[in-house]
Amino acid sequence: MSPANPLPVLASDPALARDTEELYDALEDLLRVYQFRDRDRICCFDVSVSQCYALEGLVRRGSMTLNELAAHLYLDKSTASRVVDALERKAYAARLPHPRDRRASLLEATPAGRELEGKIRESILAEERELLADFTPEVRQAMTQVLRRLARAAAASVETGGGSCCRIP
Amino acid sequence: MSPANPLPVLASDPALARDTEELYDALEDLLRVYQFRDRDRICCFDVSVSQCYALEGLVRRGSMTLNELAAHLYLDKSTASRVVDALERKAYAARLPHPRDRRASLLEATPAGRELEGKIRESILAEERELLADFTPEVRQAMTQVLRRLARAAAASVETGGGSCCRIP
DNA sequence: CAAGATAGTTGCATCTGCCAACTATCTCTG
DNA sequence: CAGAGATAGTTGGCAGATGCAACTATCTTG
Repeated sequence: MSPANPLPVLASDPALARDTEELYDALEDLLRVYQFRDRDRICCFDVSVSQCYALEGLVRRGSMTLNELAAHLYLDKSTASRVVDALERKAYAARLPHPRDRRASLLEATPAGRELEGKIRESILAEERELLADFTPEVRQAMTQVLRRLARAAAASVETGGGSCCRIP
Repeated sequence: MSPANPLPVLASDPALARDTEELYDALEDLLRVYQFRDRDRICCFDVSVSQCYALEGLVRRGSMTLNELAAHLYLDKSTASRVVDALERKAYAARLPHPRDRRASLLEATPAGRELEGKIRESILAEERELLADFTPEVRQAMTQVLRRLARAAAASVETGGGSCCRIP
């Protein structure tokens, strides 16, 4: 923890430290609000948060098996199964027989599911477009990169952590 | 809003539209992973997600009443009350008598609570600092600004929406 | 001081998520 | 090719989180 050190050099950059704190606080605020907003979305769009993520996954990544969906959502496969149950009941998704594996099924969004996903997506995009308009394209793209890295890093630490507790001491 | 135009002008900027989509996807991924990571944090740090947010609020914003905390967390006051119950049971927070209102109490983080919050915060900051180090200060700060705006916009639509359903058609 | 507002708690129903047990199917090895 | 072991998905059961409504205690206002 000093001059010739094994720790990231960056720890000693005060501007970086400050920027990180500010970003962390902003991100945390956003998470809190979004978690509320997402709870709220349930009654607005007739799907719950997980159902919404699942639908989004099926629409934007295409058909996948239940296990793949569970991994995408960071949910237990049993939970994912019930999420799909709900989407199927509402006719937003369907379980098709898997062509090569009779144990598995292929999950697919129905046309109604696609339409709903489009509506939800557009309602959010419209809001965000306005907020981004003030920034230059360079900055906008860099921001996306930052978010992707944060997501990738978090995903990695989740995976190497064995999917569960406790990689943080 | 703008000159002779009820619609956002920006809707017609294709580069903005594309950047927004990309940022949205990245943000959504991040939220999904973080929600998992946060669920996971429970067993690592002996607090649930809401408990963690509540503790963070008490440490970083100082003492507040239950109603204020509930508003901060976007939770019903009954839920907030139970969150505080849990923090109190674990001795991370305390309910002090309110000096001017005997109905109310002032919530405060205990020294143990402060310490825990510091540990959690630092463990996350350390990770994020490394990821941010590659970006210029301009990008880092722009990122923070965007997140803040997103949070503010979402909070506003939550509030004007009456705290519940359904301001989004 | 009485009426109405407000702070917080508690009971209740619901939802979400995890784990473990189970069935059906696949895959690999001898 | 038979059987052992791995894998996909479902279901039952449990713990925790959350909102709503009812309730108590207290404040505020006319």
